[in-house]
Amino acid sequence: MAHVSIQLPCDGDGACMRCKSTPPPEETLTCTMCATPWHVPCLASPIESLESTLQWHCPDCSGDVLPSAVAVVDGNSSKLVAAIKAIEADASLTEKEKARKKQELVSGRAADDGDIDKKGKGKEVENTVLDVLGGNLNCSFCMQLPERPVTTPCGHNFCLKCFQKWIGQGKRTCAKCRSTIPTKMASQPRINSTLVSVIRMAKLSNLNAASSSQKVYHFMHNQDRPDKAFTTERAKKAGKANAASGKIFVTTPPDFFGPITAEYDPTRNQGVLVGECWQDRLECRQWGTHLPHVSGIAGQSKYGAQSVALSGGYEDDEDHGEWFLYTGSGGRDLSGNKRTNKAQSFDQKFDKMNEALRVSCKNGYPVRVVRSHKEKRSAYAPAEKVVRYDGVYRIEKCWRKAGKQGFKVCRYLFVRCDNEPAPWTSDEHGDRPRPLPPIPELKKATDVTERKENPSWDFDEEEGCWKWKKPPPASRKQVNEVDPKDRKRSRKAMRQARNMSVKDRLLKEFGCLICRQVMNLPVTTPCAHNFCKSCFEGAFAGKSAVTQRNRGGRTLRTRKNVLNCPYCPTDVSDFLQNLQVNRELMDVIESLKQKSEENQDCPTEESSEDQTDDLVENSGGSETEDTETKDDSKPPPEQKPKRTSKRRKVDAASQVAAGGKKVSPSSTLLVQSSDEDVECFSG
DNA sequence: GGTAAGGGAGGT
DNA sequence: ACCTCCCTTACC
Repeated sequence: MAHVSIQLPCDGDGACMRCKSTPPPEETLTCTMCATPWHVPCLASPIESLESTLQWHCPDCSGDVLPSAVAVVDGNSSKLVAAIKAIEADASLTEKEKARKKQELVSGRAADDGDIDKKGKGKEVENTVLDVLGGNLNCSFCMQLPERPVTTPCGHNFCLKCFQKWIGQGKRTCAKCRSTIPTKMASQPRINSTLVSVIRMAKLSNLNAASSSQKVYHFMHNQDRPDKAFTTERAKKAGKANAASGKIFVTTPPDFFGPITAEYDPTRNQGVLVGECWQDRLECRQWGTHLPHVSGIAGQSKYGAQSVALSGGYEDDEDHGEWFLYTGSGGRDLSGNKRTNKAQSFDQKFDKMNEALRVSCKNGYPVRVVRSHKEKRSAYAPAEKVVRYDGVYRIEKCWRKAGKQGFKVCRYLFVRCDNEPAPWTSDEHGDRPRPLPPIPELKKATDVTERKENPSWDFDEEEGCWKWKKPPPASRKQVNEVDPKDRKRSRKAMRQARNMSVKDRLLKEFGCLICRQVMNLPVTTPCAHNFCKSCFEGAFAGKSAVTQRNRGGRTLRTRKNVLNCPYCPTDVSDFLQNLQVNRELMDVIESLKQKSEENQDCPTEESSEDQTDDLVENSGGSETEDTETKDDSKPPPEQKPKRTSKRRKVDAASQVAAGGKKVSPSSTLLVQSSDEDVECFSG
């Protein structure tokens, strides 16, 4: 290879990796795309080229096709280039401030494709949000707050789209620090839901803090779930494999369409919120969101379909978040004991559940959608081992086509139409009517059904929200009755959520998945889970990533151990080897902590109580339980150690119900994971 | 009542 | 990650 073609940037300490010198600021140029500094004299391409473009792209990025970044400009740009250089050279500015100033200079920056409605006010909103987040979290590609953020193991945050474009160009190193991106992260990036909610809440806090206090977003846990699925006497296996359903908590009839609102939720009086998560399909069922615990479609062939689950069962499914292509059920031989047979053996027809979906399509009914972690090919599936409610969609069209396996499958185009923003977007508002995406496969489709009449569920331009334009179909089933005793539950939690200040909630969103407190030195795993560095390391205390093997006095090659993420079964041994703090996240947490402390001088009674409960449990020395559990390298069983005996009784009861295993959502997972870890090491 | 259904656990 | 078993639920 010709020597001159080797191009290297400056390393983390600012030293040029080519000439090994540490150049002065005026001799370095920072790529506007990947934010990597380069030593100008060591660049192969002539310096004059800088004068022709407003935004300089480093050799790594210059081959790129990002339409937003390759803004072609007029010849009057040399002043701007000079101004950019001046910013670069300004020692009084931090790197973040430099990036922001440069961004301001380049104010005519092209927008990302789509979503026109947010562009008008976009700039203003982004700027106020920047005040809160300090620009710390900005995507290094587009320099905006990450849209659908993903986090690399080296702790850098990017938009999903920007990241995927980068990967699409064959890049396998972090655009910011050049660390290697693991293959799995490259092929299956998962959205970092912690960042999503933080950004959205920051936006809300700037727009109207008052009205936002009514909204509570659940991204991780559906706390306070007293009744659990149980194992009958007939069932020989413990756990939920053969479990019968627990109590249904909502009062909606089983054939109820649309979002489940507070009036149907006597226990919590909040309804089922977008982003709410359950441990499994049985729990999801208990909140009336998707009733069948096995089937992917809930519906009746002559009445319509109320909900669907995306859980990776059909390879033809295609998920784009706000819209997706769904495959009908059937066409597989599941006779005998088979529960999973990926092989199609006959054509699907528009009957049974598939017909139910078609009825919902024709009438424009809202269909609730849940996504399961088992859907592996979608970036929009939850990263945690949960089932998540993502809001209502309409089926705009359906048709049949030959599936990947040759047999005909029923296909449905789902488009989101919910008044709440989706769990992966930081938008402050829900959906607006959007044009239908182009569907190439429609060319080969047969039996195409399009809605002819006006949809029952539609967007009201005057009110600016989705609503029933025609009365919803009358229920043909009995309304579910709920024990009045259950109504008292969780009132306190609701009160707390309402009274918490926006900043407190921002902080709460930064909770470590192990200690449940605001993260200290946050790390983000490739599977998009966030922990304190110490908690994360503690979870693997005494375990090594490799096993030394000896046989007959000679040392064999070391064997790599599997170390599972404390929250999901993903192997994080490589990540653990080179643990990188998510500094961008850490900076935000620090500044929020500071602001929160400044406001501590005059807290209300309620909010200070909330704080004690939710946030600052680990700041005092009294909570020895935490340290003990950490030393055991086992995460605490439940995030609220000081609970009343009432809560403990509930937990004990549920343990019996589930065959002796702890079943509260987070804790089960954590306990299971650590068990698995032990398995891995013994084997 | 027959039977399909994107479940879950345990073993390999 | 795959296979196998066992069990519940609700449509028709």
